[in-house]
Amino acid sequence: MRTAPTILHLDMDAFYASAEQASKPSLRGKAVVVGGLGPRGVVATASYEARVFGVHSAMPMGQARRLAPNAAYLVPRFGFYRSISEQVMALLRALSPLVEPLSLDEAFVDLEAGERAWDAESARRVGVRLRADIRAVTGLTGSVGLAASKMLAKIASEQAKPDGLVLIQPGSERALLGPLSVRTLPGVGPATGDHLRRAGIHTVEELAEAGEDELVRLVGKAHGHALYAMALAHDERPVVAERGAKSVSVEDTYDVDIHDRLRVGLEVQRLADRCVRRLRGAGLSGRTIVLKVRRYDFSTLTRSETLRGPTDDPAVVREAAARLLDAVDTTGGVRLLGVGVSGLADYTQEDLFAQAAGAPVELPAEEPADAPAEVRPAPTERHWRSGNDVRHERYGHGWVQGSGLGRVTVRFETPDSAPGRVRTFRVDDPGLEPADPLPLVTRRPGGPVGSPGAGPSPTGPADAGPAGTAPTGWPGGPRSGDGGVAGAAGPVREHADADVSGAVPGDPGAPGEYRASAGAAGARRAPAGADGAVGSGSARGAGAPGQESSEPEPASLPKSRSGTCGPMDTSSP
DNA sequence: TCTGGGGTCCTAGGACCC
DNA sequence: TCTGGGGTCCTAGGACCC
Repeated sequence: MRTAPTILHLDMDAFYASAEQASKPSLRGKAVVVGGLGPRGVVATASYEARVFGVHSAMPMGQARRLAPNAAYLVPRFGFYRSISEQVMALLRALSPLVEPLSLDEAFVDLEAGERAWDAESARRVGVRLRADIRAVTGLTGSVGLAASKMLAKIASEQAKPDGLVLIQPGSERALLGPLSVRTLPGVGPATGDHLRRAGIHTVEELAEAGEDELVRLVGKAHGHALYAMALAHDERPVVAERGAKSVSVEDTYDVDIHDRLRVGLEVQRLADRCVRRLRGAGLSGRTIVLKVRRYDFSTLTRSETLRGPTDDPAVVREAAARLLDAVDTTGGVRLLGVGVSGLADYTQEDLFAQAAGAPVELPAEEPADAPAEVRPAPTERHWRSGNDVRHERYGHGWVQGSGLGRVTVRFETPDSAPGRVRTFRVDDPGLEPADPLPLVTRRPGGPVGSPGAGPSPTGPADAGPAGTAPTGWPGGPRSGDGGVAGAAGPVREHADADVSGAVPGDPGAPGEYRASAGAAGARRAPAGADGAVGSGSARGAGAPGQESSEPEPASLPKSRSGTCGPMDTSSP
């Protein structure tokens, strides 16, 4: 294992929820829950304000609504998050060729490979500057862990949350790990945790004391060896860039169980097409087709079939999936169906045959999102999804706060505006149209293109030009208006980095405005006066079409299955 | 209002081959 | 002709992660 803490782990704080708060000024400092809004939805991310109520990832949405009835509930906008993620990953790649993304909001970086750091001090400097650059470029905060191994860097970033940096000094690893719960270790989930607990093993120290043979006996060969190594803080896994995909899959959970066998078959065909579309989009083909069925009682089964050669032919995948379905009993109903392809290759033998035979390989078009207006179905509540951006010919840019009863409620605000007003329209209002998200950080007018409005980091942007990294995937380019994102403007502070080595996890005593209140820990504070924009929260019906709410507070709409935003929180901190 | 969607890795049994 | 021992592939399920 290396002797310097030069493996960096970055984890963005409450990423989806923070991105929504940065995009929507009226949500800053408030409980925000991002996830599926249907009857079977779960929480993807809860803002720190929502976590105060006990809301957390993977929790059923119904439970979240009971715990935090006044939170704002939004559907995830992955395209938006991906564009932010690309900006962050570009900053990381400027540090090292060895960047290993784990998800949209998380990655390992080998700083030694990038010759950016060789000891604790240089590593810490890189981490401090990275956090500043991330905030300058995206307006969001991320937590950084630095250590001599991937496992410890990840544990460090977890301890740094939110909005902090923790460096684990080489030599202190075992002392630091010892008292921690076994559940802290990556790979120890509920099942393994219970298993170990029943064997009297609660802490990492007890794991090490149990010995390797005992652990292998308890949890199996691979897991046992891995667990013992982790308990001794041994982790030699290298940071690996470019890990090719091993499978591609799509699945849908239905709001209501499907009983009709015919309908089940049709859904499987649709999923097969969607899966192939994704496969082709990635330039891949695969040999093994997998069908997944979750029954009414939540029991899940998979059936798979391996072809003689890889394919990306929708007809071939459809037929295989249909054959697999034939062998499955669906009486009682199914709640989820999925189709996947594994055994991936980046060429396809069957395609060569198909081309040789002159057989066209066609895929039905996806939903006609880009179809001309006259072909598109008329807008309905479902068309205006909670949280999505819209533009009104008269009122400008805003986002859907809720819809129902033929009306859609829009809050007109932009990332760099004050919290905005709410107006209600008919769902088929001709002046209203869907819009792309706006950049979270505004460019200074007249400034160099790509210069962050929030100002440069104390040490300036990293050499490869993070500040020169234009936001990808956003239309519009430079926009007028000065100042950065509210709360991110002004000098970038590094207060949270003060508690570097040997930091106390989640030390609330760290000075600085971002930890000013426990409830808002890590959340960017709304600008002064924002609080005044939120009124009594009295439940108001949607106004008449086109009518402006008399108060800037959100109007409350009746719940509808199209996903209404509840009245926005007035009770959260 | 009880449980998403996209992945990874491991285990274990049987087939099959040498 | 009473019976081995690997290795690899396929299939099914489960734990875990974000």
